[in-house]
Amino acid sequence: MIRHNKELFDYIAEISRPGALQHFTACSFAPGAHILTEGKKVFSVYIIKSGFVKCYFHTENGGTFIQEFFGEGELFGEIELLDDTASYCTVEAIAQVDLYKISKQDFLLLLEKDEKLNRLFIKTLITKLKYKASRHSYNQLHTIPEKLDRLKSRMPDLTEVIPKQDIADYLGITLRALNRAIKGMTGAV
Amino acid sequence: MIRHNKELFDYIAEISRPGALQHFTACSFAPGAHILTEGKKVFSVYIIKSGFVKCYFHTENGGTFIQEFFGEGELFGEIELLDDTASYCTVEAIAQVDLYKISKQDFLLLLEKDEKLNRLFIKTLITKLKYKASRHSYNQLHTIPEKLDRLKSRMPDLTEVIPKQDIADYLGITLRALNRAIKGMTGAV
DNA sequence: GTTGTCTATGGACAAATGTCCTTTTTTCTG
DNA sequence: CAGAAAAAAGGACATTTGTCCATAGACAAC
Repeated sequence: MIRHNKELFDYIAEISRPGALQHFTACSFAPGAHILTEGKKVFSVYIIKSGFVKCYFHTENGGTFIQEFFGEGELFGEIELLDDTASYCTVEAIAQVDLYKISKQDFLLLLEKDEKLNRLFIKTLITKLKYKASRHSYNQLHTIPEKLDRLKSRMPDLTEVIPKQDIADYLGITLRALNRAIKGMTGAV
Repeated sequence: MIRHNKELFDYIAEISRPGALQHFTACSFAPGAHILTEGKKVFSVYIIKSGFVKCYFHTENGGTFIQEFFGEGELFGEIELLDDTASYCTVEAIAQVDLYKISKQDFLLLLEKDEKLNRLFIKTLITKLKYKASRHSYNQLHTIPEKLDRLKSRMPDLTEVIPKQDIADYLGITLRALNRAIKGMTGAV
């Protein structure tokens, strides 16, 4: 459920170390802080050094949809890399977060110059695509208890780390339905 | 609902014309033919020259999920570009389909040599990501009639082109529910 | 024409999920 | 510590959606 990208993490750590070309800057956010805001322009691409964030947006009918939880090595802001469109989601720090930040222009230049980064970036996009596809289909074709089971098996401490409302938004269900499902799981007579 | 990619289409047409470097081969499939099959290895990347395909897979509980309908200029097979994993979905011709085909190795070389293609490819991946995110959230947070309305407004001749069962699978609902929703739309007293 | 297969349509009922509210528990703040 | 605010839990009911049929039309094969 919380996405990671070790390969990208290691490589960014390597090329951003002191003494190397300094395209990246470091920045930190406290829990609850908004790193990107839906509807506002994006000027940089970010890679997570530590901590984790939730990425979500609101729909016209008042709902909230959680795109993803991102942890170490995950990248965001890339959707707006190639044009001037505003961010389509809000990225909010959950735990204390440290980030690598790089301007869109610099990142584009790096993609041209650094073949390995280029490859890693493409790989990252493909992995995101694949993950989204499997999540989307799973959510559509399974019942709430099944979805919960899957989540629990992938992240047993789920409910201690992430608020119930967020879990519900992630699964695209109501809080009521989530509670019912949790009760059903443990409450076998 | 049927995805297109004019920019990529134009560029591939340009670099694959007779006389240019011949990395691409042409191939055609009749309606109903399987271009890729879930679980089987993928050796090439494909770009659609004409016609359209459906891209779907089966879940362990017997359901079918339609990833996408692809038309002119859309690319597929790219998910398996960087590793040896088997195709995670089946790509089936709906109308007669003509394709550009290029081996994974050649495509990777081209991505290194041809900066413009590299950029276009990244753009294609980003566009797919964005589209998937919006589709996923819309499907999760809206009722069946709302989803149908949206589809109808984007593609009025929908039901004449695509079988009802496919539409239902695309929306992640049952055929019964689809019929009910259609009836509800037109059958206002 | 007859049979068989596929698609479309919809009735009747069951099950899943959402809506609306109330109560309890936890966390935060002064 | 008191009080307010947020998160968790769940009752009762309405609505939506799925399941399981049954029927009817279109088309192909023989």
